[in-house]
Amino acid sequence: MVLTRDRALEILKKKGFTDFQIKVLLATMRIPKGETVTYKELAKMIGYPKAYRAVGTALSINPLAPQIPCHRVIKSDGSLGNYSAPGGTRLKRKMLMAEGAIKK
DNA sequence: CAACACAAAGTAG
DNA sequence: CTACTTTGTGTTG
Repeated sequence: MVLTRDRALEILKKKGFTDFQIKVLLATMRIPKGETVTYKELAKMIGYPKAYRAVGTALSINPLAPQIPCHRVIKSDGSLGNYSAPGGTRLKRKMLMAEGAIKK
């Protein structure tokens, strides 16, 4: 069962998330495999170009972690940034390398 | 009010 | 140019 965009929206809304949060998560789940996006780019996509800090907070409470590739979101200078999900930043780097999203 | 999965500009050397 | 400090932004505790 693949989580569609509409389905995710329904769940997030039900959880009581704010519009900002919902936009962030939706934007994150549409990141193509093997590609990375910076927090800033993501923030810009959803219409809050300066709220990149809030974007990180949003991903940290990501209720659909397995379905939303939040590990594809990195810092603008190429660093991985943090990763609250199980495995931590260490696993994040590993997954990105496996997808070929980062060099080495 | 303070803190946070960040970033860009300012200050100091 | 490199390193450290401060400010901005939206949500959460």
